[in-house]
Amino acid sequence: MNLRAIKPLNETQTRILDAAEELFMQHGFEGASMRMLTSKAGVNLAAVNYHFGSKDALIEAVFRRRLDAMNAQRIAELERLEADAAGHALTPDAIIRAFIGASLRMIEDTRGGGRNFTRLLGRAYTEPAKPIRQLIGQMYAPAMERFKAAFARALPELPKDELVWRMHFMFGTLAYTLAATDTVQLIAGAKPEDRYDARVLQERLTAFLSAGLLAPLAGSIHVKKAA
Amino acid sequence: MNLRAIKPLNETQTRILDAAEELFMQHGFEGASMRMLTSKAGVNLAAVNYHFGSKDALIEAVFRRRLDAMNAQRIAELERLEADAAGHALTPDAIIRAFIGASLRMIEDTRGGGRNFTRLLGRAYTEPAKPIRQLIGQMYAPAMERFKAAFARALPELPKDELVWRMHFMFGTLAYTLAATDTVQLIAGAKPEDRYDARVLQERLTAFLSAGLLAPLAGSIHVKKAA
DNA sequence: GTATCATTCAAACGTTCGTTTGAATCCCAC
DNA sequence: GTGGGATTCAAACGAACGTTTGAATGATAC
Repeated sequence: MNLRAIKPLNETQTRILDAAEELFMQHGFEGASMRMLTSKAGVNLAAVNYHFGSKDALIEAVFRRRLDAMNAQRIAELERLEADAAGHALTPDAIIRAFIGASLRMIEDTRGGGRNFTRLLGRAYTEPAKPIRQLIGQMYAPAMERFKAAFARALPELPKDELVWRMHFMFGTLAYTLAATDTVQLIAGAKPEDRYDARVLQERLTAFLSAGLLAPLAGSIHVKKAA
Repeated sequence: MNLRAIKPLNETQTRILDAAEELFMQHGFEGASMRMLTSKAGVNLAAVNYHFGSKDALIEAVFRRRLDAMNAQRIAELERLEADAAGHALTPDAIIRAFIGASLRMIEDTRGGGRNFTRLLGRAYTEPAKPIRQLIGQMYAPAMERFKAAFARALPELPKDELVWRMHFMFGTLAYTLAATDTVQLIAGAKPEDRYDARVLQERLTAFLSAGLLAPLAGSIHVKKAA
């Protein structure tokens, strides 16, 4: 008997998950009540507890529906790159694209709840509730290990602890960009029309992150930069 | 009669703000209840409503106590740099230090609630509740305008919309780093002992962000990078 | 048609939430 | 010491929360 067996979802469950995805994103996990949620989904109030067990279990299900597949996609993309490279080192640029690609592809999914989920996910990294952070952390763990190893091979001269920090920064940039897109606009002047153009966003993010990853080490001998 | 007049705080108000800062950081704004809050502060349940009016007003007071001063510090530091430069352009590096310095100085304040506040602030950028985001946005607005202008002068060749995005990324990195420090550790291997060493963190952040800001434009002629 | 199981439904459960109340207490000018 | 405004206090308010219940309904197999 497989725990975590993936049962096919019926329509009620799907409707609940879709509504939850959107309302959790708009109001937070505590701010979105069971009554808001079930009425948006068009199901009875008791349906969540019947189908998922509890509100907390629903939160977990919302993440589980998409996040595992997303990280599997990341790993698959990375392995494809490594196979193509046939032993040669990958460029940091390519690894970054493999990592952020899954997120950006999802942000373009407006019909399904992909965009809602992406923004919800961006928020979850800084979620105060411990169980949620732990859940996210354990769902990310395998992909993180693989990408850390890939970056370490691509940047052999970068000390390990510096790499960990730079991945941390990279992750933060991605998380914030996903979460804040079209919600916070601290910096006035961003054009709304290309906010969701994943291609443009991918280029901008990759350029920024790749430069950050390759930055000369502070305090060490400075690598010559282009004039 | 000045609205927003800054009245000196009595001890009860200070105790409430300190407790709120810590509990909002640990449990979020909705997760921290008035009863938790007042009992941690050692004051009567009704004290919050008496002194601040409502829970929402308390949240605003928590931010107002420190954030305005923090952004004023940022602007003052920037103006000092500009005065010293006597008309010459500032380096992006120096502008970045002026911006993140205020945050990092505050994170070292463990006696006062500075560290709590810093982490709370990192969370607030992705807070779902609209009034909170608006409040944060308007408190940041003046500093953002000044820094945008400063970066624009320091990077005259960078298109304005690209600059806005790169500031967005920069802001995200800082927010996430502040919020996630010692809470989320998605990437295993970070040494806990230097997590709060603001000096080391400042060097790491500055190196990463400055490289990101100076990144060659994607899709344009590639600037030669160091081998 | 009837038995059996899964699902839906309206209603209610007990708890906790933010806020309000009115009396008690403190503090200080006079 | 006495009056009066500021503050604290215990208690209660109505509303909203997540969850549970038991009956009603639906679907499926015989």
